[in-house]
Amino acid sequence: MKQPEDARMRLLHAGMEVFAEVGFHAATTREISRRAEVNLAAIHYYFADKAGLYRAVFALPFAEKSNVFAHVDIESVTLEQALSSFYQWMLPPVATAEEVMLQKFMQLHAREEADPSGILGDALSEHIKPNHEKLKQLLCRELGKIESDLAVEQLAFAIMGMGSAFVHGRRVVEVLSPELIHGKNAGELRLQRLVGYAKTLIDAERGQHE
Amino acid sequence: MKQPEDARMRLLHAGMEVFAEVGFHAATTREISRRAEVNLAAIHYYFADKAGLYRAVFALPFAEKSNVFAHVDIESVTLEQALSSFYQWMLPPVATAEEVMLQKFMQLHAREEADPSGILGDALSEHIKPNHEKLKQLLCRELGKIESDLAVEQLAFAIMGMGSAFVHGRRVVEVLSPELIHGKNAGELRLQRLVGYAKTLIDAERGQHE
DNA sequence: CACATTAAGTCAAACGACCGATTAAGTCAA
DNA sequence: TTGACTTAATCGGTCGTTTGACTTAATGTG
Repeated sequence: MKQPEDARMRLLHAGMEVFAEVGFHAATTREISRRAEVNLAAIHYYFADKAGLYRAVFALPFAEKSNVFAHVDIESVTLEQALSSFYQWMLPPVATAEEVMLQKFMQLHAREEADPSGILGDALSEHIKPNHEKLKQLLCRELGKIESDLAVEQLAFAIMGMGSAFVHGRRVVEVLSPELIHGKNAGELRLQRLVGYAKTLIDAERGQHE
Repeated sequence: MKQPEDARMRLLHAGMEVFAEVGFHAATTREISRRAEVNLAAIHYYFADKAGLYRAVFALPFAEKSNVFAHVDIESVTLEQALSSFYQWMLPPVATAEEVMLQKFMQLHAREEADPSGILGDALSEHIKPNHEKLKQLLCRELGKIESDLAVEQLAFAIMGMGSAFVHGRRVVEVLSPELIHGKNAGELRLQRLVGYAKTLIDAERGQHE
């Protein structure tokens, strides 16, 4: 008999892949159990139901581990360092097998953000909210504001939006400008440019309020 | 008996709504025919099958009508005017009933871009491509370049990404910063800021190459 | 003009396939 | 012996699609 945890972990990994690829509703328990090479009923044995598997996938400790921006102390880093961490959180690099799983995890999050399954409630906006609040905090520091206003709010989304072009719009980028994804040092160059753009927007906003 | 075209048009409109809300695969022919108040078999009578209805929805003449950026002559407008048209194309205003249908249409496109159904092939990247090429053309004009390079490519996606924060990320914006969507003159202010951000990025890029 | 025929449109019912979930039975290490 | 794990089979529900029957409008004919 195989390791008992083996089947459970294989279901979680297969679940992550299938849910990330097609979303909760289009994912089938048969496809997940096929990929995991585990009997269909095992999903119900370990997770009660399909929704339970979905929640368990989200509870995997990827978010914690990859959230480099969460671990940054806003008061003691440069703007560039903070922005770099922010975009590394949004767009983790992909090289090792674990990083591939991390990317699936982020893809799953992006999908749930853009098109909520209804299984998690608003828990996922809560996933973004801490880093979004922290980004606004950073912008307030840079702009000399006590608290955020609508300009800070929209600037925060503009900064996030530039990164999400490679999350939600990744397929379009791959079709229209594949070099941005697959070129030499593409990840590094992409990150540098994103950080540069964000700094430029922040500098311009600062200029308008001086 | 009702107007024969009535049932067909009602199926197209109901199809647009349901496909925009949940995507091709999660949409059911029963839900669509329910909303259209038409018999289920009528979908097959008019469109052959579910995929045929989906294609017919995409063939509705909304894209043509709303593509203000496509009608702009790059050689004879200011940068601000061009950018304004670009973001008006990405984020059409929503006031009349027709504009509500247009927004559903854009939402449907955004969904198909981010998560292709497989029904349309690459036809949808083709929908974006002309405006994306035109945006690059505009950037080349502004930056004094004969043709686009990777910097122009990524700048184009950054500009698109800031807008798509209100398309793919709209739910997140509504949760975290509802004033950006629902505040007084929110659409106008949003558009102005997006155009301002885009100009700032372009000016900065021009500065780096002078 | 009346009637027959045809075409277009609509409907309820049913089909085979697939879904998530359940169950009884079997295996095996502790 | 027992609890954990695994399995094949099965269930009721829903899916997209098909079909034969019915209704109504349009057309043809004497």
